[in-house]
Amino acid sequence: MNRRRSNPPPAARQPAAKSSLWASSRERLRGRELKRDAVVRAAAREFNRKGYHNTSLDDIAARLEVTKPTVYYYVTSKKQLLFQCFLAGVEQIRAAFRDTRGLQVPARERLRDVLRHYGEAMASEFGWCMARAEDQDLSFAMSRHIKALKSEIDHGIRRLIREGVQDGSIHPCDPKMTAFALAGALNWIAYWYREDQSLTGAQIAAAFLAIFENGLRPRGNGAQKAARPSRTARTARAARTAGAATRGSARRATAR
Amino acid sequence: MNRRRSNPPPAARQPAAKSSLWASSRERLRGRELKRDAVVRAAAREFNRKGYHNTSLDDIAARLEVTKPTVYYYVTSKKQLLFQCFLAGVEQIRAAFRDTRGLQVPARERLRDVLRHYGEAMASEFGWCMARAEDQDLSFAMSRHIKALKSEIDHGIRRLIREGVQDGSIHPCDPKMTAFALAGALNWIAYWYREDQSLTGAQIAAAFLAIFENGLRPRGNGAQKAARPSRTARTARAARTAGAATRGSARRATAR
DNA sequence: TTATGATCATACTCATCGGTAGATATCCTA
DNA sequence: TAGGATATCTACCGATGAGTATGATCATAA
Repeated sequence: MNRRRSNPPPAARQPAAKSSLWASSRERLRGRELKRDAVVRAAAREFNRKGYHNTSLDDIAARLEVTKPTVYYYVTSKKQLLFQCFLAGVEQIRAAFRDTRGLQVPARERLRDVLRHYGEAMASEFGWCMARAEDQDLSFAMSRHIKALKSEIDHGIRRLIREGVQDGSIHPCDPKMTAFALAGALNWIAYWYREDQSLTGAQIAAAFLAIFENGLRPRGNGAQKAARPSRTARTARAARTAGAATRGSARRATAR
Repeated sequence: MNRRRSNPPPAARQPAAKSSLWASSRERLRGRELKRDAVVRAAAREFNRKGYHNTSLDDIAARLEVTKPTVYYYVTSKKQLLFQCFLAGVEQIRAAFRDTRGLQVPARERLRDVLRHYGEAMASEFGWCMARAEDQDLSFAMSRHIKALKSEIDHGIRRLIREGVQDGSIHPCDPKMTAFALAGALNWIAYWYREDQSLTGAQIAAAFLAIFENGLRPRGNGAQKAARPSRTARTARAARTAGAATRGSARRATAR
């Protein structure tokens, strides 16, 4: 609630002060394009920290040490800001697809390449916007555009999976569900990465891919060990499954 | 923006009309507890549809065919409503852990049980609140409470993984990363399930578990087929990797 | 030096929405 | 049937924040 700045920012008092971050980088930021990108990046970082609705345009402006109308000079609306953040992030993933397009490699390796870049994009500053932004916050046209891009990526992954199953590099599976599982695990990076940055995006992606490729079930070198079906377990499960999972609803919690 | 009801709701004009859903179900809704649960459920459904910030308390009230002060009669704040939704959902998952606690089965099977209930919970009406709710929208105490519960679940999964590696039912892996990958894939159900309900939550969870257990790499019956390391691919990748992934940023998009 | 367009700040408008005050109706009980 | 407790409504407040009207300032060219 009291997240607004309490006193006026000391910088940006006299217009175009040379000490301001905004002004000092002015030499490098030639033209509107570059400044606009700076606005979008600042917005992405704020959204990442506090979420879309808890970030005001004053916050973004303050981050750049300018005022709100300046932001509006480069961007038409808050919606559009979020939209631009999304596009910037998703473009990284699309580039990964383009790069692997013509490669003469088993599909599983192409998939691995794509997913590694996917994971890195999710750990980037635009990860939040790609994964967590709600399309109800956008205009209809933007929402449609984003859905199309997401669908393109989804179907790209499914296609790679199908090709992998065909060329024998991927274990037979349902491409749709597998794509959901893969994308879900990677998208989720955007949720926890900011809190646990002990690994780089590339390292996380590599670790995830190892997990997905190996699977949980042990890979015996020839002989499958462990993993006995365990008939007792199955019956015990069946007995329990009946009335669980809709029991309590944890009423009357104490936290305020 | 114009999502508010434009004309006053025809029902609930004369107070406690017997035709209102709220009033007609009054016989069944004995006591505050049950009504309170109804409020929480209605909130969960609205949050699920439109997100937390795009749902007003008037919306929730309208859904129940009552007015806003009535909602406040059962709940102290919007924050608390979200908090309650979260608790209701997470309790399903905790129940799953409790149920498998004492089972004398390989850990991979216990993990499977837990994750199946986890997936079902994510496909439930509380899935959105568990997965997508932002803790910036809660009070500090609530946020801390929720973090503790999430951490409990996370560490429960890690523990099952560790046990599985020890008893040989799970392929050796990093428990932390594996838990992240599993939870991520399942949490993501809350994002797409409402748009694609062709499967039940249980079916999705089962499909995911098959994927996770098998892994992408083909499981030869003894002999590994395919999956040649392909040295040419590796070098080709290395060459590309250098300058990719931070290229374009998709400026000047057209959608409004 | 001065005109002009680009850039940015001050100071506002206005709609939305969380939350509340106070009145009212209903129901149960003595 | 009086009276208190319960449950709900009408009508309002106040804060927040997106977006804008207007004017000042700066760089550049004539």
